[in-house]
Amino acid sequence: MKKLSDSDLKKLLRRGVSQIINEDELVRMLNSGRPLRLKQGFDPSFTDIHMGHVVGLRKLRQFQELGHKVILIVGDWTARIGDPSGRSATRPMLTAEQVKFNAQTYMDQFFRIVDKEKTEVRWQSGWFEKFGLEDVIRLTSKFTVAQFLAREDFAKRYAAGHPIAITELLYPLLQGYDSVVIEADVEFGGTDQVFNCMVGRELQEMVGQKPQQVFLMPLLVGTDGVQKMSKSLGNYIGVTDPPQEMYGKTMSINDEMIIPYLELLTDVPDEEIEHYSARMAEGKINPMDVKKRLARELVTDFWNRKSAEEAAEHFARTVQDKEVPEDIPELRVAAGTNAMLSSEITRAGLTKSRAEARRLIDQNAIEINGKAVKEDLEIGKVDDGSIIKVGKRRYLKVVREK
RNA sequence: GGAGAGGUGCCGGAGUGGACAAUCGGAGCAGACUGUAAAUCUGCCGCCUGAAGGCUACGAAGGUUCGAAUCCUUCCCUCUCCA
Repeated sequence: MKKLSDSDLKKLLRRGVSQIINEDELVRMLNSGRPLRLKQGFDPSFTDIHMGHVVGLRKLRQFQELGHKVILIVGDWTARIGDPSGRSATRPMLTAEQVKFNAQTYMDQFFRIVDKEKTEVRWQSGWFEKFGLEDVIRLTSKFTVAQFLAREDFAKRYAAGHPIAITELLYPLLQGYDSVVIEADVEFGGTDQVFNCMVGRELQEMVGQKPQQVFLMPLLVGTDGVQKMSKSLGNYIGVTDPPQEMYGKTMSINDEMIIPYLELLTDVPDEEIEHYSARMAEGKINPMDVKKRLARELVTDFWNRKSAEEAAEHFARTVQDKEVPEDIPELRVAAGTNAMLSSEITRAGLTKSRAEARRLIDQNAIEINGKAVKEDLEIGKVDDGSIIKVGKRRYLKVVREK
């Protein structure tokens, strides 16, 4: 075990951390020299890991680097219930096959960040498969409805007259029981997980285990700048997004989000971040440049330095200088055709319908070789090799067939 | 078992016989501007048609009507409360 310095501790317990229960105890445990069992659960009802999850996964890796062990729990049972955390609607239940497939996809991404060698994967079904009604009753009898209604999400929904499925009440119990089974020392989660993690603590205590410490991390705001990052809202940057896309999505975040992203998603040193923050506030540095730095960091982390540079270059060329990208799909035009431009670009998938294509023409959003198209025309009249630009970043190259 | 609320476009959510392809907000797209694919402003935002126009659409199926998202009937589904 590595001995912790003050700066190690600061990085570990301050940056990108929302709350620690109980911090003093956690510090004692970290200094005890014993490898800790870090619990991280996930719900395989979704498959894509995005930057919102990365905040926590990076933290896990930091702990691993200090010699601790991650216990990754595949929530194949809780996934069938659907966790209501943070949202006010229940999720659909999944079939066993879907869960299995999702879990694999998830893990492939998970281990891009977390060290696989220092991780133990456990499936909930390993213990819940054998659970009988008697066990369920024993587990549920330890809590009261009032305790559960204390959870903010439930309280709100109840007050608003929105439904709460009974199975949802089971969710925290199952998650908490996981902690008992794997004898977790620390559970990790977003701030929306407080309640569930606390149930784990209580259950552990009831069976005579030392209650786990709870490590809560802030929820990352999505690219829309308003709501938390989530796939269903479409405001996410996925860890498997190709370099150009990852770079581009990052460049589209609000200026206000640059600093939080740097703090939560990169290893850029605190001093540097503070410097950026101050300079931006004074207007002495262009936020765009800081954002580029952020985008570059992310692409480097998830791909590599070379891809990051290429993505940066691509961005500068196509977005800033509005240059035509290198690889443009071809639009094959049959000889003697009298098809219209609007229908051809629709066929090529650049627009959803001819109506949309026409609208874009009206909006001066379609260009051929840099000149705005004023009205729909026959594709046959367009020269071979012409570049058709639709909107900001959709292109086609005309290739006439003989 | 009883009482009640509701199912509308990608999402949220108005509309309760004609003026409804359907207010508004969000998302998305575009244009302008810019410091960026930020922010802001403006416009567009079912499909077909060059267009006049047509078609499809408000849980489903029928019906009333010159005309229905709106009224009636049946059915399906969701939720809340009381017991």
